[in-house]
Amino acid sequence: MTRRSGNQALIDRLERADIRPSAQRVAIAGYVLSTADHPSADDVWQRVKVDFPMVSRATVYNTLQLFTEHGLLRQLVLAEGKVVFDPMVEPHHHFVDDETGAIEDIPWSALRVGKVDELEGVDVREYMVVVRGRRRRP
Amino acid sequence: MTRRSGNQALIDRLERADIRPSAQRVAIAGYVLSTADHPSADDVWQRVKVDFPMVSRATVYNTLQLFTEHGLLRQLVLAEGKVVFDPMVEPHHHFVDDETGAIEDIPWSALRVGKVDELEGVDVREYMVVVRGRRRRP
DNA sequence: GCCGATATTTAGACATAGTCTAACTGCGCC
DNA sequence: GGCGCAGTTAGACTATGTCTAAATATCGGC
Repeated sequence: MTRRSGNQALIDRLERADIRPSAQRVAIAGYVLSTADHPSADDVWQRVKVDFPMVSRATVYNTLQLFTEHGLLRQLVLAEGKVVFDPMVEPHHHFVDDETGAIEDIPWSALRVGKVDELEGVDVREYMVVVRGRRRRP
Repeated sequence: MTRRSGNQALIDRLERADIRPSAQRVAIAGYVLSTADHPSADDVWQRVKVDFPMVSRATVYNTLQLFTEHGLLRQLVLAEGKVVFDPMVEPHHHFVDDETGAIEDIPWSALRVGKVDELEGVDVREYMVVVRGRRRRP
């Protein structure tokens, strides 16, 4: 049914990425490949454990690493003391809320960055703007 | 002599920042307020311990926090799993070397960021471009 | 269906980074 | 010199990330 066909899409996605779709990996993918929360590894673990109590912390760490290596996730350094994961692998910027710690995506075209190509002595792999401040509340 | 007058400048700087210039704080300031290394707290501790073996880890953490709160340092999230410290408190960008982990300052004017003020629903406190890649070797 | 090989997961030890606090030390004031 | 307060120390504790032996799961051949 819908749940199974939902998993089938994930299974297909993992197989296309050359990843064997074990039940644990599908469960992890089900959350982390569709969230805009930019969770840490332990956030992902806490979340997946709800529906998959036996999943181990090492499996979650290993799986997130695997997804990153296979291009399904990006690993970002935006929060103090931890890395966070982002399923949006295309270039974009980020806003980090000083108050809540929440991380939000900013579309690539919303900001313009000039002269990166003029930086000397470096081969640029990626760049992004990190904006910090506070979300306005109504 | 030169060493003492060097310390006197630091002592003056700390006093101007409303910070009592204990020997430990002067030693920490001597390194962290003049380095371009963007060290972590433990990096600072290892470094200061060379000349000040008794300095404790808690003192270093507390002092870095104090310097940050008093505007002498900036605390940045650029390295995985740790915060780093930067004495250059004026706005600038950063380059992070994928290979070595080294962090380098990029002058504010070297890159241009457009349309930050057009971001909706947020009060921006600061922003910067983070460039990742590799330093070219000759 | 069984077996062997390989992949994956588990459980938990271990390392590093960051925080917290009781006890101790240093400093300035009276 | 004593007192009150600031600062430091030593180390316990928590959070994050890594590693690995042992166990489990999967797959292909027979």
